[in-house]
Amino acid sequence: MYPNKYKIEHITDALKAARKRKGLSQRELSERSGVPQSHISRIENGAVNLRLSSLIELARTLDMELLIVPRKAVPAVQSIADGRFGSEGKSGAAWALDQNRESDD
Amino acid sequence: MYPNKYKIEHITDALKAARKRKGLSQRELSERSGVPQSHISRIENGAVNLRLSSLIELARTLDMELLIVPRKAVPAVQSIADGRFGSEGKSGAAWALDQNRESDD
DNA sequence: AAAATTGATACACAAATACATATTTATCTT
DNA sequence: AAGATAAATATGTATTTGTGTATCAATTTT
Repeated sequence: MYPNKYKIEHITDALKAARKRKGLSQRELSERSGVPQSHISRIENGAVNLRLSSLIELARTLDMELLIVPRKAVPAVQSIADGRFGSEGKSGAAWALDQNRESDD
Repeated sequence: MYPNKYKIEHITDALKAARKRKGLSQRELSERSGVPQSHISRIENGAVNLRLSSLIELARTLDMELLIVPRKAVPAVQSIADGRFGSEGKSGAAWALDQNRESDD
């Protein structure tokens, strides 16, 4: 699709999973977040390389936050977000963009 | 500039700080990341609402990762990234996008 | 002072976003 | 079960905006 789609998929998949977990339709998420439903559709389908503001609006509406952390801290962060906290008691977790760095560059 | 600039400032400021911490010029970061120097300039000045791929390229080059975590996990994550890990030994830390939510919406 | 290095701007183009509409999927009614 | 109705998601198109290339001004280095 575009150069680094595989990286973005982790994030967009996490968004979609969070939406479903909360039982929201794209339209409901759209109304709450202000991001048009048509756009949410394209985002979830990996059809766009979305802008930061769109990502933030959606994440926030889904009770998630976007963090930028030192790579060395990622494993610890993941175990925390993954274990002690499940977003809304389910299995929601932290999503790293680029765990599998051995396969590229 | 655009509607939610204040939100992405946290991220772009973190990028700029990380670049400086590593002693890189915009041009050096540009060469390593593939993101044009002119673009880095605009990003650091908050003049653009950058796309996810640009953010990822820059973060990766600066040895950072973008994570999306449940809001409830953010404080714990921050203390971790803030304390035990300093990116490259200095005071670099995790940057939450939206700690100060009491001030808006 | 010339050369080089740094960050910012102008302009062109490509891609994301918004709005309207279509298409698909589920639910109800007879 | 077929057809109708509504809900949910996808797509066509115009516009906005990020991104890339080239250039500029300013500061530093020799």
